[in-house]
Amino acid sequence: MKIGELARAAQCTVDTVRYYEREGLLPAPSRTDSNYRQYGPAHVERLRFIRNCRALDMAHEEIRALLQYSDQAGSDCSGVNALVDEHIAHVDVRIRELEQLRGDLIALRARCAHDSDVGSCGILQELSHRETDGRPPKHTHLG
Amino acid sequence: MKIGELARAAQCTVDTVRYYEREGLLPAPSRTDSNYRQYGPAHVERLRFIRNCRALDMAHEEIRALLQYSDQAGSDCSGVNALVDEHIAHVDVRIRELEQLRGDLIALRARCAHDSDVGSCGILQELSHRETDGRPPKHTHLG
DNA sequence: TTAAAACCTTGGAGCAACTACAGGGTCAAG
DNA sequence: CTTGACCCTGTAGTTGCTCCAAGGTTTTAA
Repeated sequence: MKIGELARAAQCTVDTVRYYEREGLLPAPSRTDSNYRQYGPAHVERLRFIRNCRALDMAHEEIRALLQYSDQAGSDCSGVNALVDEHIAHVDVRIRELEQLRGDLIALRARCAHDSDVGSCGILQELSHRETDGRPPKHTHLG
Repeated sequence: MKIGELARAAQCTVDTVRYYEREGLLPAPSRTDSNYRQYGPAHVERLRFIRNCRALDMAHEEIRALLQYSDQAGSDCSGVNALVDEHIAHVDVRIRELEQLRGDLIALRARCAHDSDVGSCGILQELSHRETDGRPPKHTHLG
């Protein structure tokens, strides 16, 4: 099959397929005489694997690790389990962060219940005058 | 004050300050004879405003809008309130998404309770064989 | 048969919000 | 007079794509 068909089979764009090839996630396929990429069922399976991982918000580095485990026939899958557990932990951390953020925003919003003049708006005042808290470094690849 | 002092006052790096200037968030200051940037208290306030917004995960575009409202003395602040409300809604959406994701990941993880061979690992099987769900487009700038 | 439509190719730029250099200039202390 | 701590500009890298441009090929329909 050609690249368009492969892309449709995995619900993504041809640009994305070519990008994965450049990134080394998807192996480069053989070419036709006219230099078109030619894919088989194994490529569909691999691409679906990648897209399923992405749907779970895994980073390319995590996917690369999973693919490596999966390519090492015979070894045990404890690494896979550990990786998924860590990824769940990332998601948990991000949920906590966003819940904290939500609380901060609600509190900020409450500083200006009525539509007043910008000069006396409690929101703008707080944003201008509050001490900056040093931003914590990211713990996860989730934004 | 020089750029390093300003950066310390707002808990960020000098690179970030220069970046905000390039982006038009922070006005370009005057320069000394030796071409050093020279800042005053108004710059500290503005930079703190920006950093406080960033601490609340607002995008530069949102911050730019807030700064514009705030620079229009005399107008009412309903735009500010609306923007904050929308931002809270973005955060809510992202929390829901991550909670859904968390559920999916827990379910996936349950497919391989025991450390087995990679060939029979339920996680890898599911990732390979599940139909790909078309990824929904992003609703927010929050990752 | 031929012309248009629908594919495919490579290469490069753009997004967001920085971060991290390289390769220089300036300034205060010892 | 030299060392170290600053400052300057400009450029490239990060992540996971997306969107061109400028061409070549294949399929379809008139």
